[in-house]
Amino acid sequence: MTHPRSPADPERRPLRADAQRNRARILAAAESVFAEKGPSASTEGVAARAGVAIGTVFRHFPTKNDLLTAIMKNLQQRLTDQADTLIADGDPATALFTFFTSLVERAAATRTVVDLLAQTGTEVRPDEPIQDLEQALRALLFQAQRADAIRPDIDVTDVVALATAACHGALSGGWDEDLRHRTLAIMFAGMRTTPDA
Amino acid sequence: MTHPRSPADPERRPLRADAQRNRARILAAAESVFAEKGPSASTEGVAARAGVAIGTVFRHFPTKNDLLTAIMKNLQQRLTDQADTLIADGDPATALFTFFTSLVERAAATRTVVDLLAQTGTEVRPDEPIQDLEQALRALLFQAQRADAIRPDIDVTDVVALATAACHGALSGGWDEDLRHRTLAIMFAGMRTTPDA
Amino acid sequence: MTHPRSPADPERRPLRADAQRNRARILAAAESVFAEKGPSASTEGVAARAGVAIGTVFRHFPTKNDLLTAIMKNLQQRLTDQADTLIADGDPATALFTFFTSLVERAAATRTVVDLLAQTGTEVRPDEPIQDLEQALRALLFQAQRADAIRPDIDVTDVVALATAACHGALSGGWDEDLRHRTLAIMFAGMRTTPDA
Amino acid sequence: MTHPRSPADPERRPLRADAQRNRARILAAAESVFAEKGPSASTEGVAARAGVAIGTVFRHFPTKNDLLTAIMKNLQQRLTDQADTLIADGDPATALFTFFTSLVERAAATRTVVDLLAQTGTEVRPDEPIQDLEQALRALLFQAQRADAIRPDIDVTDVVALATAACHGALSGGWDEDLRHRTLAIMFAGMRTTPDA
DNA sequence: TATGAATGAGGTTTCATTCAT
DNA sequence: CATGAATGAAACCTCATTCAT
Repeated sequence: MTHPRSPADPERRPLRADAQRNRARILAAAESVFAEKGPSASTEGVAARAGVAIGTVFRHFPTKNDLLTAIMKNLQQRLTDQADTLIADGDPATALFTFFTSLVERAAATRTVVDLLAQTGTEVRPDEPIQDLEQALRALLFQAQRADAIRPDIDVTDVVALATAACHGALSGGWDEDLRHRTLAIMFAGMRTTPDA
Repeated sequence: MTHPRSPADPERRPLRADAQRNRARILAAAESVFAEKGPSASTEGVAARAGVAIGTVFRHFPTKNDLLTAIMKNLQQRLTDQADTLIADGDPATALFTFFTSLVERAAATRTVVDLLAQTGTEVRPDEPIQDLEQALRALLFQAQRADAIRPDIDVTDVVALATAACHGALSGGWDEDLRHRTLAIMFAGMRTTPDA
Repeated sequence: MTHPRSPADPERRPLRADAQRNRARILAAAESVFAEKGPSASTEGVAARAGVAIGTVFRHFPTKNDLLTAIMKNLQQRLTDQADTLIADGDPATALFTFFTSLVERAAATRTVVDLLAQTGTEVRPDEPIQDLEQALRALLFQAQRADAIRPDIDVTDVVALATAACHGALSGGWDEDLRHRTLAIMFAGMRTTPDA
Repeated sequence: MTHPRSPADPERRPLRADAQRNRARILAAAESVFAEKGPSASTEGVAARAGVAIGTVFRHFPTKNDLLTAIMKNLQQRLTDQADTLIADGDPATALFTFFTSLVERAAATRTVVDLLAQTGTEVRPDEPIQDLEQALRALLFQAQRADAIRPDIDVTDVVALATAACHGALSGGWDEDLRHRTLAIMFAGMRTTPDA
């Protein structure tokens, strides 16, 4: 199908090899910096950790917001990849819980997951929406409901909401591993068809 | 000998009526400003909304952090008051859920509830700890467990964690009323002794 | 109203006893505060140490500058009194040195002496000039020169200059007692008619 | 081993030519501004006189204190250079007096000399100590004492103290050239081995 | 008169963004 | 393309001074 080039089509310019490398280093640096200090961390700090000059950051990401968005796109890719693997290979009944748990674990390490989830199906703060993750969750949920492991009246938006909440909580509350397990156990119990018994 | 109030006696000076009024206006303005724009909103903005000069804000709250802390103390008071009422008057079996729900509803309106919860039982960012809220939740939980409405293996910290998560989620995700109900329903189902039936 | 109040007529109003007392306390507090922290110390700090409200300070001294000037007038009075005593009672040959030394000792304790000296016979920073101190020094110098203890070609302005310098030095350099003695000894040696021998 | 300069190596980066130029302009502007208005003059004023934006000043000197320190380092360099020249080329018996005089002359123009001297052998206000100047004075003094021009019981600290005092005095008292000569003459007379004769 | 709350200009510092090298 | 210096709008906070109580 040859649809006309949509106006918001950022890619399409084969970056030089070193530029490509810089882009990746900046992205990685930004992810770790923002994970540590939150999104109000300075762009200079990102440049420093990436080992490039501040100008280079702004050449790749004209705005701080662009940088944040790119981090999320990047992370989202990794997450949906993981979801796809689970759909293909995992136990249908528990794949959703596995993915959900790993999402929250990651949030404990990376503040960005949270923002990513918060944007699914909502108006955005960073300039561009992101929806694929919801698709992945929908698939996992559907699978689990088919396997009769999760109550049929539960919706993807419910799952997204719970995941968002859990991620935020894990992050801001400084949950330790034990508390994370206990909290998710309660959520999962609430989602299951059968009582714990 | 009852010497006159020693000159260096910082606490407990009954503020003048107009100052009292201004303090309240500033607190209210700050609560709404921070609720809208998050804690990185400018103190100048708070002063503007309160209709006072910037110096007045800093006279009442020498540091931005002091202002944030004061907002939380203030909110906490209102919350524990509500909890006390529920403990005295509400249905033992459902009082916790009622309080929990109202907590999250409020979070949808005021970003600050979230920060408040996030601090229960944790090191603080704003300079002073806040723990009474946890006490209130503990009492409600105990009551509900006595009434056999909530699983006995659930702990206050679990409840705090879930509440924190739900508040954060409600806030960042822009949950509407319906989604809020559905999400909390799942959490409550996970906490109850009996399955939904 | 009878006569129009002449514009530059500061005194002439028999202060109420308590007002008088406050004025004195403020002056004392100001002297010690400015001695400790320099003239950029805050007026609030002065009020606090005096145990009065800030408004009271400004009622007595409409401007910070007025306060500084008043401190100096006050100090000057005490200094010239001391000089008068020395002229009457001291050894003519050494009275100047005694007074000079005590000036510098005081400077080591009170930053204000220095500013006071710096203004003798100069354009002022604090709004009003002060000249009596120079008179006192002139008398002591004259006496010493009559006693043939000090070289006749030395002038009051030289003495003022040396005293200013020594005070400033004693203050800023953090001279200890030993260094103060040694330094003044050199200055005095330079002023004497006979060599040390 | 000549590994490539590690990325995190703060000192010693040869500034770009234009930055170098700006740094110099800022330093010059700062020196003149602080000389005129004292160290409480505003950094904005410095930026204005240097013809740069405020941010540029803070890029070069992250703190006002850093700026003050830099001015002093800079001045100190010029002073010790002059002292070195005098040690090499001047008349041993009078080089100290020449240097001392020029110090005070400069103080009459630049308030900073005074602060610089005041720090020799003392705890500092600006963040880093400065001691080379004392070395220079020590050398000059030693030379003069060898030439039997200055009393042997005089110490560098005495000389520093006198110089500090004279500089402070020259500055604060608004000494004219004549008074400066007369005052220094007295100090020198006090230091010399032989009476004026 | 005394009090102390309010004012608001001004100071230092940070940081996203631009642009000369 | 990369670099990093320059920009300048805010942000936070201080303090002399005014004025209602």
